[in-house]
Amino acid sequence: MAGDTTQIDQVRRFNRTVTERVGVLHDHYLGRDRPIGEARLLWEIGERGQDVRRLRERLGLDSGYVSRLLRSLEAEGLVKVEPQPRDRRVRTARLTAAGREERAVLDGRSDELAGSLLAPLNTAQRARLVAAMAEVDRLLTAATVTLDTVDPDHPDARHCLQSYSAELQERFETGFDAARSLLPDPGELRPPHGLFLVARLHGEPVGCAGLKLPPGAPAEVKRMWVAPHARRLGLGRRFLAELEERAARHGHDVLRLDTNKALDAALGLYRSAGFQEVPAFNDEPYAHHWFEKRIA
Amino acid sequence: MAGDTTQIDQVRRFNRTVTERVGVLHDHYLGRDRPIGEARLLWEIGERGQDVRRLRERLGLDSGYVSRLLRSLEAEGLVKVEPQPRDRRVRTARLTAAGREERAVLDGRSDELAGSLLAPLNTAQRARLVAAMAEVDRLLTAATVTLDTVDPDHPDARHCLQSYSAELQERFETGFDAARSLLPDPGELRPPHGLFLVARLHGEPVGCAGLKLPPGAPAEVKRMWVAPHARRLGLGRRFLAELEERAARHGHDVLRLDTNKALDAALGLYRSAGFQEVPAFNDEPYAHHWFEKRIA
DNA sequence: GCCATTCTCTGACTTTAGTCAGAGAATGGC
DNA sequence: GCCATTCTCTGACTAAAGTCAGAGAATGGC
Repeated sequence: MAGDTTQIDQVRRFNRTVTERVGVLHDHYLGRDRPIGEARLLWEIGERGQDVRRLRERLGLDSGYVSRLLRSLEAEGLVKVEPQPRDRRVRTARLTAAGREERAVLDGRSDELAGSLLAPLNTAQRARLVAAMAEVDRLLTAATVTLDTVDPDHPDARHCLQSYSAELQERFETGFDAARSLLPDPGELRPPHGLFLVARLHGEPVGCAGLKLPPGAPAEVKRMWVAPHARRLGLGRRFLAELEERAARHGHDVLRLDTNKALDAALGLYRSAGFQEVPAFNDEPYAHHWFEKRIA
Repeated sequence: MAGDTTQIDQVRRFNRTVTERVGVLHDHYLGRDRPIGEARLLWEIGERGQDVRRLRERLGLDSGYVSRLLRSLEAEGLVKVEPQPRDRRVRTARLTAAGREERAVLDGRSDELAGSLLAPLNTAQRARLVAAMAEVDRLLTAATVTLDTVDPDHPDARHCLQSYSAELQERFETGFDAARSLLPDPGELRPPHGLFLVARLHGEPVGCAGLKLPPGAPAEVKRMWVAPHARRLGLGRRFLAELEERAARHGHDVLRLDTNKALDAALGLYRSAGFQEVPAFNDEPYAHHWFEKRIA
């Protein structure tokens, strides 16, 4: 539980208005001549097809139920379900031509619904509504992101670390060669020497951050990265806050890090998060700036 | 259909995020051990009880269905349904002590849900989210208001006109006596001499505006009023735009009105809506300012 | 090659949600 | 007092939504 009473009340008023106005209309528009279960499924399969297990996950439905829905869509000729060549247990649902058409109809209705929300408003109000919606959307998305401790060898961690390297390679003037950098070996980022966090949005890894906890020395942030499509959600700041707290919990009273001048957003973040620039405390060849912050 | 493609897309993204995050959680929280139909009904009955017909209306449900839900709540001892003394066909549902308790549980869960949306965010993000929600709430509410032409004798029109008089009475330094004012007699505000609009929110009248259409003379706005709880929704502006259009449609090219200096919000509205202050064109005793606008 | 595991499907269910056609009690207008 | 209307309820439905316990095919690790 969080937020003061006024905030809670406002959120509740919002929930009420929005479920009434958007929720009800949504079902009404989407499911005009088709059960909404089927409609949602049709939608979720998408242009490029989707594995059945993924559909189940995304929609949070029982496996038997999804199977039945798929068969009914198949019977209508909208969908084809086939085993994946790589793993024949997994099956992939794909839209047929008719299915694509049907989905386009749903798409049109979604536009209609959106239009009907805007229609009674004048130009200025529309602009304000859309801007406020974007803000709500962004922040609710931010609130959906989870941070979990994982082993640096976990597939999600690997995915993030690879993206991290690839991005540095692209952004640093000099390119980036992991072998030349002081990147800690994974052992340093798992207990008891450290830890590794992965941020996930709807189960997808969208960022990571490592923490070194050397006994008797300052804790150190390593390999912090946020996926491009998950930026502007305050995730960097959240990583820092989380790492700070964990470092303090492990008895450290200083947190430090180094970074490259090309990462201007990161530089701004560190400064505004209370880090002070300090002289180089290591000889990381890719670093131009060193920061530290007193914690706890 | 309204709004350009970018706007429509943003609204759709918003709908998606919100139905996922709020909608799903909403049902989850609310209906933990009770069908959401019952939960919604329990909620809608409220502390003070509600007529069955009203419940039906508010929730948009079939009469048989509501009846059945009520009986199941009655069987659980949460609700008591009794005929109204004034009209024994109408029955009123009231919460029992147990029902009140149960409703408090739902209330707590709504708070929990709201809290869970805010919890992962930091203070600054929370403030921004809540502000954006308030804005969305306000504008969606504004978009829900309907404007209908009604006869000035319609109960909803009467209700608004009475509130209008009562408010002027309170706000004018001199008080307000309808008999001394140049208020048109109702005949002037019905076709063919004019028309009368009522704004409704969820069926409740929340504002009104009359239009005089004297042949060969400027059209005139009369008795425009918006209920206090429906202000800040841009309703005044919407009334003006609607009346302007209707006046133009009836062949008028000037729209005018008079107003009292105590109504400062109205003065600002007229100015920003393109009305120019002009010399007195009538001898309305309660007016301090006269405006007109060229239309069409 | 065996075995535990993963993934999807089927059959047999239950519960919700909601509709429709009256029936029966009250009421209001005449 | 009669009659049309209003309001709620009951019985008899249907359809959607979802659960649960296996069965059967593939796969991966050993």
